[in-house]
Amino acid sequence: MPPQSPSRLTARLESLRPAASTEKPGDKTAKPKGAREVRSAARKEAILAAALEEFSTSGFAAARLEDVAKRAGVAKGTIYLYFADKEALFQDLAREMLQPLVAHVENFATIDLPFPALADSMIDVMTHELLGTRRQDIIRLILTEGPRFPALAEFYYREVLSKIFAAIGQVLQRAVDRGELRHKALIEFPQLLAAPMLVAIMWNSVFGAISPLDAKAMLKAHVDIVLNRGDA
Amino acid sequence: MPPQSPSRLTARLESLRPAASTEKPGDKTAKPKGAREVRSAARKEAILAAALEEFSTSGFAAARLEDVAKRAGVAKGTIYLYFADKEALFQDLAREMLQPLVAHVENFATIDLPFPALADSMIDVMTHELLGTRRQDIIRLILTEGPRFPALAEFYYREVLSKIFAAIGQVLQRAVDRGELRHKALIEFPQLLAAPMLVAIMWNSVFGAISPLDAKAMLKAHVDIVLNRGDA
Amino acid sequence: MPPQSPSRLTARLESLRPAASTEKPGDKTAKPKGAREVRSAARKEAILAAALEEFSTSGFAAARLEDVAKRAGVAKGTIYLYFADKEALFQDLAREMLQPLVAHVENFATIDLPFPALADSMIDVMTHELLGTRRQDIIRLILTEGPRFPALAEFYYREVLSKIFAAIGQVLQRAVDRGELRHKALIEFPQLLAAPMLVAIMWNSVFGAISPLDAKAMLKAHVDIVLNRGDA
Amino acid sequence: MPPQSPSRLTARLESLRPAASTEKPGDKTAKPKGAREVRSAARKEAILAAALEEFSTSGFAAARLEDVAKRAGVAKGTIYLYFADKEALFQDLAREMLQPLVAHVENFATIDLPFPALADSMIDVMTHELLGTRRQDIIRLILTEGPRFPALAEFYYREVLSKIFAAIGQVLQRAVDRGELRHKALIEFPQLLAAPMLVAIMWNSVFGAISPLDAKAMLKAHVDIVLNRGDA
DNA sequence: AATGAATGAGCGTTCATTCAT
DNA sequence: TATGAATGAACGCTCATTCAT
Repeated sequence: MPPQSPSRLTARLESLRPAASTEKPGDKTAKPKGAREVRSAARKEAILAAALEEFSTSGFAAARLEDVAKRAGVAKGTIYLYFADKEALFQDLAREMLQPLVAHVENFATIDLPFPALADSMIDVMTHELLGTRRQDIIRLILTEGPRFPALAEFYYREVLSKIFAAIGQVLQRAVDRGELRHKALIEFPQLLAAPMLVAIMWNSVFGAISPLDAKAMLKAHVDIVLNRGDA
Repeated sequence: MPPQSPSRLTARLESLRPAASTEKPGDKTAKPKGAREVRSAARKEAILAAALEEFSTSGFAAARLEDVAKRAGVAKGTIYLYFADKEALFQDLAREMLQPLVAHVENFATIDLPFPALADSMIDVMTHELLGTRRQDIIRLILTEGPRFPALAEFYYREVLSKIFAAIGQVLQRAVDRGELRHKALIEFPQLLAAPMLVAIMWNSVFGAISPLDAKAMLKAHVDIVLNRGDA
Repeated sequence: MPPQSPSRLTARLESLRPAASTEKPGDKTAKPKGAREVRSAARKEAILAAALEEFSTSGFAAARLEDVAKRAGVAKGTIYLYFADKEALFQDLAREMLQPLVAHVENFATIDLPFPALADSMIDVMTHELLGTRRQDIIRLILTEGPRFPALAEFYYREVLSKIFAAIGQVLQRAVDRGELRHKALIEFPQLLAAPMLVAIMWNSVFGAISPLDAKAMLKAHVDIVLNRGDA
Repeated sequence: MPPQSPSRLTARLESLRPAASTEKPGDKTAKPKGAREVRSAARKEAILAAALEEFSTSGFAAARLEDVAKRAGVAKGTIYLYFADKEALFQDLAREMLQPLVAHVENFATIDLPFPALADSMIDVMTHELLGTRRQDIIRLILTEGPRFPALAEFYYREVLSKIFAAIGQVLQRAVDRGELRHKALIEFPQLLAAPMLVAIMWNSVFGAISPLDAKAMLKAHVDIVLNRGDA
């Protein structure tokens, strides 16, 4: 007997499908944004930033919208001008934060480098774009709250994970074809490639204070193992 | 691949509990328990079992003590006879569930087998004793609620993780010494060995409904990679 | 018997409004209205019409000014340019709608017809001018919200009811004097004459969907009883 | 777009059907009520009484549950031990208050008296059992809130009005058959008989302070008119 | 005059915790 | 011990009202 009804979530999920942005960058007829609109967009960002902070610190259930508002420098009611409810705020936050990540990863599939070089480079990107940024908090939140937000999990799977895995799959296939990679199983289980990343995120959020983890070094070690490199 | 039937889980949970009461019936030094004490201990166990179920399903914040009480077949107030408050119940639960885990793993350090055989055996144990049992839920809960329960995270780190890692460290060191394992880095980052396990746990709780993951196959693939085995 | 189509109602409402502006185009003493003033008056009317609709549908407390504004095609703030607050809007609405009613009824006192003919004619007027129009909603609202708006109740009593009852009193007295009516008590209790009208209004708003009431037939039956007519 | 969903109301309506009371008055096995139960029943009554007061004064929407609680001498949360929500409290209140009224009226159908005597007696009963009691407030509330609570209106129609009208119908039919009553139309429109009652209720709640109405005298006058009595 | 974004007081509802029985 | 009725602080959300533009 979960608190929220699945139907409401499913309904909202529909709205998670990437809306076709009718305003293209080069659109000449687009009127310049008025101060109103700029202010409004800034407020929305402020609320999202505050929500990220509060959700990260307290989790979805324990985060108080009043604190989000206070942190964003707006009144409680203002949140509801931009988001339908607490749940929508959370989902919009996740979408907003993760969308750019996908583009980054998909980019890798197009780069034609030897796999080892590509892997090292991917570690750099992940280290900079994920670890230590707010995005890792979002991923943690999705894993943390996912079981109670099936729609969010589905969105994340559909819009983020499946795309990332598809891109990784291409890269790996190419590497195998070129004889740069022995382990075909990685194509079937791309999770194995991502696992250390996940562990780094969880570790540092849970045990970081007790025993910090050098995530980059660990990721490098992982690549070495996958490539059966180094250490010798 | 639905999570699993509650009855099986409860049965399994029962088998986890005896570890706590080390006294056997014939134990001379133990004063015989009165019916009162037996009943009392049984109640505490019932509450813990119910709490595990509820916390696993709803998370700490959303779990309702009323539901825990109902599931345990006691009154709401009774919980407070055994646990100071909701937080204490959660922490006690985690502690009680984790204690037996350590023994299991430390056991491995004493087994003198070739590393590949040991690794395969470890996968079997993990698959049967962790995946698909309520123990995985406890681990998920610690990762999930850890940031909000520093004391619990510290306890887990000190009493469980550090011991497990120490044991793993011994095993790995021996394997390296014997030339059964190339990658010394694993000794520094035992997390890399555990990562796929963690991913399997999280994946199936978050995305299991969307796209189930064959955890055992993935773990096998991981060992193959670490040992630079197979696939060819 | 669905309430009625909004379009018809709106049209009818329009025809109610002119009563407020007594100045005719050729009125010399009136300074000619600028386009500004005309627009302004039109807006006020639009707001009143929208308010009538919303208050009728939802009651005073549940009616939302945002919905009133939307229906009137103005912004929320605009309402406050014409009315001090929600309560004032409601009271102004009631006053504006009721003013024309009185003239109608007072007219009857001046018609010199035999009472039975007058009564039958009154039923026709009531049926067409009250039942099924938005006027009945205003009356319902006054009865419904009256206890919480003493000032409105007093206004209604003073400006509408007492005048209507005075007019009815004259008619009845004449009928009694002429021997057309036995029951002098009606002069003391004109409510008895109006009661079926009131019941028709309330019935159809509350139970209309369950069991529609043929108001006109009921009113006719009532007159028959009062005049001790028919049926035989 | 009414505030509450009809489905929820319809669902609740099911529960309005008179539950078969399994405990009959003469039930020997019924254990005497403990102090607990007595206190509990008293509390429920206190809450209902307080709710009646608050709903009567403020209407459903404007009544504050905090005030109900305060008036009942309980905490806000206590209300929710006895009633699912504000709406259920309102509906239970209506049911509780009106159920006894029906029995009263149905009783009349069994009394074999000349119609004039019966009518006079009915006025007495109504005057004592309805006018000036809390029950008139309930009836006013049902008429007032009915349009927004279709389930309540339906309940009132089914459980109260239809039964009362059926009983009145029998009485009237007998009166017509015996030649004690001319106006057969009353059988078709029992509302005409009840109309003055309704007017008395509404009048005194809305205009009682401005101009009190002698309800009993008015009802008597109405019976005189129906019977074409008196005045002469 | 007109707008509508912003405000924040207010209320229904939940649930951990207490305590009389 | 055990109960579960009672409590009341807390929080999500609404909406009348304000005010900068």
